[in-house]
This record gives sequence, structure tokens and C-alpha cells, in this order.
Amino acid sequence: MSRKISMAVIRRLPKYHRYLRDLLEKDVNRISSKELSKIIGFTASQIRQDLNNFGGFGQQGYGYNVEELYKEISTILGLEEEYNTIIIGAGNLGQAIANYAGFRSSGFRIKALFDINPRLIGLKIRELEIFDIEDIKEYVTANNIKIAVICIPKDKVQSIANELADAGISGIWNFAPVDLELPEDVIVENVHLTESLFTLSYLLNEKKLGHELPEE
Amino acid sequence: MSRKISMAVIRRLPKYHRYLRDLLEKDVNRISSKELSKIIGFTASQIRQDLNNFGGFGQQGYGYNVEELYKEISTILGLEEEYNTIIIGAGNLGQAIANYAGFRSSGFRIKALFDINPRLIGLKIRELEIFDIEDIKEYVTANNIKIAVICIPKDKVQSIANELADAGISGIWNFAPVDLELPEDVIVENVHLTESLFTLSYLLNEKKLGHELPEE
DNA sequence: TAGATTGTTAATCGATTAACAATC
DNA sequence: TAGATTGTTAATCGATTAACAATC
Repeated sequence: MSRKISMAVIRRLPKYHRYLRDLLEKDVNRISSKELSKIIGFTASQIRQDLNNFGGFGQQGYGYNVEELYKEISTILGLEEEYNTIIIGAGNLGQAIANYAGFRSSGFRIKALFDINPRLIGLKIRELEIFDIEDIKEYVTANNIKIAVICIPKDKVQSIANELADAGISGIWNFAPVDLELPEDVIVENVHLTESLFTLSYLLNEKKLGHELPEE
Repeated sequence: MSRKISMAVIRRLPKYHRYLRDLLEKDVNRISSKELSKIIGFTASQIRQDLNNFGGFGQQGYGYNVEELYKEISTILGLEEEYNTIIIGAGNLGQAIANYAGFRSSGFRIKALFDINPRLIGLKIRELEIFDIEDIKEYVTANNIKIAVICIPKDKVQSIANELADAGISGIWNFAPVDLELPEDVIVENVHLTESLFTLSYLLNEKKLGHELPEE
């Protein structure tokens, strides 16, 4: 059997993870696909299909053990790994990410920030130093950095991404409104905020026009 | 013919918008679905299908007029509308959004921020006052606020969303890791940053394990 | 054992791609 | 007119849902 999981399935995994953690926190220790369906909003059938891509985690007549399933999904998501991470762009967004406990507590170890602005270079954000973006390639190589979070305006993004790729980065979490062109061994995950906002704008406008909106 | 556009199509619209603006800036005034396909990465067939959901914007033998198509899509996305907007949570992320020129220049008029922290209440961010989150319902009603951006920790989010709904809000742009339960006339667009990061984590892990990754 | 619920195959649905007549 | 390219119908592909035998 070949492992070829679709993006549709992959993007549901973090949601399972989140809902299972919520259940754990409520001391629920067992759940059926039917019950989970009710709270997470996917069909029971889809839940069973999704999970069975990765293994038979359930038990007939019983359902799933919440803690076990949570751990399995954590492993599948690679959350036990640790990744040296840098943030490029020490503006509001870069700082927001640097400070967000949720990322720091998972395996993403933020090591430094980088910026082009001389007034920021040398400052510290929560013990994290801000370096000159000129030095990024050298830093990535020297410090075994695996992940870069890009939080700078779009103009320079492609050229910086090229440097990161040259330096052997594994993944890029990109917040700039640009689709990067990189060798396919560099994994890019985009957060296109404007696209999200424009989707909201579309839906609001459609509602105002009295048109029917799609599910989901 | 009924208007029932799928979310898959809707989420591609902002991308068309962005690429068309890039073309406009490069003074390209005409493009075929085939050429657009090459730069945007969708098939030519899909591009024609997508656009034809909204009208016959092209011309046989010629292609599409870039400026005209850009304007059409702007209208479809509702970008000519103006929406009074508030930001809930004046932390790093709330400030990042308050300061981001891209949002301010489109029709989203940010009117104020709200926070629970007494040390922030009364301060200003770029002429925007930070108010007490206690007063939110009254403010929304009194100031014809249509959109709320939620940038606070998850605990209080559902109850604040309820207040917003009661006050007649039209849309919520939600950055908290929570799926809101609201009357269906309130439109919610989520930005689940952790889910995005975990997707990246999954893909990095799969790569490391030598598994084949899905397209897209 | 009887009841519940999984894992998995088969059926359905919807989205994408291909093809081509219409027409600029 | 000949060439290009759309708009649209038909074919294909993939994802979701339904069904049910296996089994706890």
C-alpha cells in the first residue's frame, strides 16, 4: 500500500489534534467517530476514513481512546521533532509570532530575528536578538536553522527565500503575499492574510446581494 | 441559472486579483487563459471555468483585458464596499493588523481597538484608541461596526463573539484557535495559524521520513 | 450473547480537465 | 480569411458519503 495522503486530509489533521486536546482537557477518555462528528463537524465516515490512512487506531464496539489517538496524531504531525527557527522581519507581525507561546511550546525553537531596519538591529525581543538581514545566509548555515518565518513586505521576499534555499533551509512559513519559486525540496506553507480577508469580503458582499452562500 | 459558487472557486478569486494587479503594474494589458495559467499555476481550463461563473469577461481570439478583468474581480470580491471595523485584542497581532497598510487601503475602515488589559485601555495606536472590551457591544451598535477582527486568547472568544452577534455584527475575522458557534447570518472567516504551522510540520516530517508528498 | 462501532469496499457526488464549436 | 482563444459541454478524476461485514 502506497502512502499518498491528499492535502485535504492533511489539513484536517491539525483540527483533529485540537479537538482531541480539548477532549483530553475535559477528561474524556473515549470517543466514537459518531460523537466526534458531532463536535468537529466532519461526517463519522470521513473521520474513520481519515484516521485509517494512518492506521487502525480504533476498536470495534468501543471507539477511540482519546489520549492514544491524540498522541498518534501528534506523532503523525511531527510535533515531537524540534526545529531551529528564525523569524525574518521584526515588525509587529514578526514580534507577534516571536511572542506567541503556542509556537514556542511546540518544537519550533525560535533562535533569532532578522531585519533590514538599522534601528532594530541589535535590539532584543524577549531574549531574542535582532540581526542584520545581510547576515542571514551565514547564520542559517552556521546554526543549523531548519525553518524560516517570513514577515517582511513582498519586495525582497523572493531573493531572501533564494538565499535561505541556498543555505539549506527545510521549510518556510511565508506571510508575505507572494508565491515563492523554490526548489521542490524546500517546503513552503503560505499564510496569505489578504486572501483570507478578501474571502470574507466576498461572502459579506454576496450576503448583502441576497445570494446563496456555499457551505463550509 | 442559479448562483451557487463553491468555496474552492471563491478561494481562488483573491489569487486572480493579486496576479492581475501584478500584471497591471507591469503594464500588461491583455492576457489569455493559457498565459495566465503559466504564471498563476491553475490550468487554462480551470481559469476559464472559474471566470465564467461570474460572466463572459473574455473575447474569443483575444483573451482577457487585464484592467477590465481586474476591476470585475474587485467588484465580485466586494472591495468597493466600505466596512467599519474594530480589532479585538491590542496585543502584537492586533497591532500588526491595525498597522498593516494593505487592510487600511482597502475598504476596511478600522475605527478602534478593544482590550481587557487596563494598562492598554486609553492608549492609542496610530490615532486608534484602545477601549475597554466591556464596552464592546454598545460601541458596535452605536458606531455601525460591520466587522470585528478577533486577536485574543481563546478563552473568552466565544462569549465575545456572542456579544458581537447580538450587537448585529456582519462578519468576524477570527485569529483565535476556536471554531465559533454563531447564527448563520454572521459570517466567520478563520485564520488558524497553528493549523497552518502544523501542516508545515507534517510535511517536513514526511519529507524526513522519505514519503512522497502531495501536490499543491 | 447482543449491541456497538470500527475498518473497508462500493456508490455517489462534486470538482477538475479535456475537447471543441462558436466567434472575435 | 486564417488563427487564436473563448465559453461551454462532456469526460475524467478524486474526494466524500453510504453501507455493511468483521469483531470487540
